[in-house]
Amino acid sequence: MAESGTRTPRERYRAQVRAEIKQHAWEQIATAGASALSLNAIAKQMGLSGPALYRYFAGRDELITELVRDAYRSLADTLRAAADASDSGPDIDVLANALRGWALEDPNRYFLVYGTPVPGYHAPDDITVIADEIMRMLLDACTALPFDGPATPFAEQLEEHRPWARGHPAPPAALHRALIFWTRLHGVLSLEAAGHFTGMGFDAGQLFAAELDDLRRSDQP
Amino acid sequence: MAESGTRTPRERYRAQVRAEIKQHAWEQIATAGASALSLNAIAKQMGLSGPALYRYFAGRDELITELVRDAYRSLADTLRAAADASDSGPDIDVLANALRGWALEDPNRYFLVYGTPVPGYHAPDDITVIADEIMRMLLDACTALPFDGPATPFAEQLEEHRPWARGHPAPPAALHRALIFWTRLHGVLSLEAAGHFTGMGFDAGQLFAAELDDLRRSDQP
DNA sequence: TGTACATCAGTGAACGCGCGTTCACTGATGTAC
DNA sequence: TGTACATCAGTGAACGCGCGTTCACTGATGTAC
Repeated sequence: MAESGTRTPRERYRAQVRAEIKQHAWEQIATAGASALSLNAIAKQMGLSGPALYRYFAGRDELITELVRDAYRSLADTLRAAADASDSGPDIDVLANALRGWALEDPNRYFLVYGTPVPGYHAPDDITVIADEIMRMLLDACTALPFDGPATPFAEQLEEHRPWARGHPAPPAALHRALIFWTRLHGVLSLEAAGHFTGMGFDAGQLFAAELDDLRRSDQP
Repeated sequence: MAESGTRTPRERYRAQVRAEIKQHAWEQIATAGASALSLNAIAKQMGLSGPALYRYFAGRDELITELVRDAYRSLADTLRAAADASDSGPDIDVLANALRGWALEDPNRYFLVYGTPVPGYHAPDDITVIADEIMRMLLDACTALPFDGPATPFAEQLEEHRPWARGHPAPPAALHRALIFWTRLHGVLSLEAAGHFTGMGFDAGQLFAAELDDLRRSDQP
């Protein structure tokens, strides 16, 4: 509810129009996917002429970059809010269900981040900051899990090259568990969101839950 | 090496040009993704005028449909060839490694089938025939795996609604295992092919292998 | 409070491009007698 | 074997469209004195 950092009326107006442009962009993406995003179409929807948008974004690429950043931010915030609302501390169930909710709420937003790369577009570097934030939550949750299995060769390899953990003190088994948390859940989510389970007659949500159950096994992995 | 079913020279020529069009289409897809596929660009590459392609395909959609079908066919053939070449019978390692090879050989072909759905395009029904063929190989391999764990609720649910198994006699545990084989490996592959592991400093191949190892556990759900 | 000036949002016209697709046509290849 | 006809691959022009982006401009909003 806090006023945003902008001060002058003009700055507030700018921020508002920028936000409105992004909102129409998201509606367009939700409908037809990211590759269909068109500046002219957004302008038309807003009752503006095409070139007007160039007051707010340097071009299509900058808009997409902003959208990708916002999507990452939205996921990170969703995960953090879910973790904060839970009283069970950092918990993989809480994170997993928040991830699932976020993904299915707007599948095309999910695909923008984790789907087929947009051809010719490359994500800006500062997104790694948000990705690190997400990974940190995940590592916290995985560190909190009990573990009494044997060390695995892959976990040892992770221990050797752990720059991606960015200094997080998670033990090797937790590193491994965080990775498979990520890949297994995305495996279910991406196939589900792409419609590859339709007509197969089982409940993807239960498959997701079963995978989550399995990730809790203390002899993992 | 067998001559294709076509007889007359004209028919053979037609088939050859169609194949050549598809090949250029694949090159285009491999380079810039499926959304960048353009009939006119293909024609130009072949030294033809745009409308010439309409002798061979009713339009862009029909070409994409054909490409999707061929991609599925190519995956099914790759898996079958790998299974046939192996002397260990239906084996999940063989299938998994063939899948991985196929996916990384041409990531955009992989994405055409398992990635973000192409906006506005819907796959034809006859593709389910090939999908079933793939699922059958997978179920064979999973049925051959030892299993001594407890029955899981999800496996029981699968047993109730097993129309997707298309009459395959796999026991519930094998149904469950086939599904997680599919989702877990796609989880690694799709994130890897989309470049989400770059810069994290570990070997995605080893993660894939570790997941495959885990799928062999006989107490697998 | 009023005037002079600077800032900036938005417009309309234009550029160049590539797209999918249609149409009437030419010229070569095949078929029937 | 030769002639008359049908089939069909490929062309070039055209249609209508939407795209991203530039440019010179108008008119409103803010700022300085």
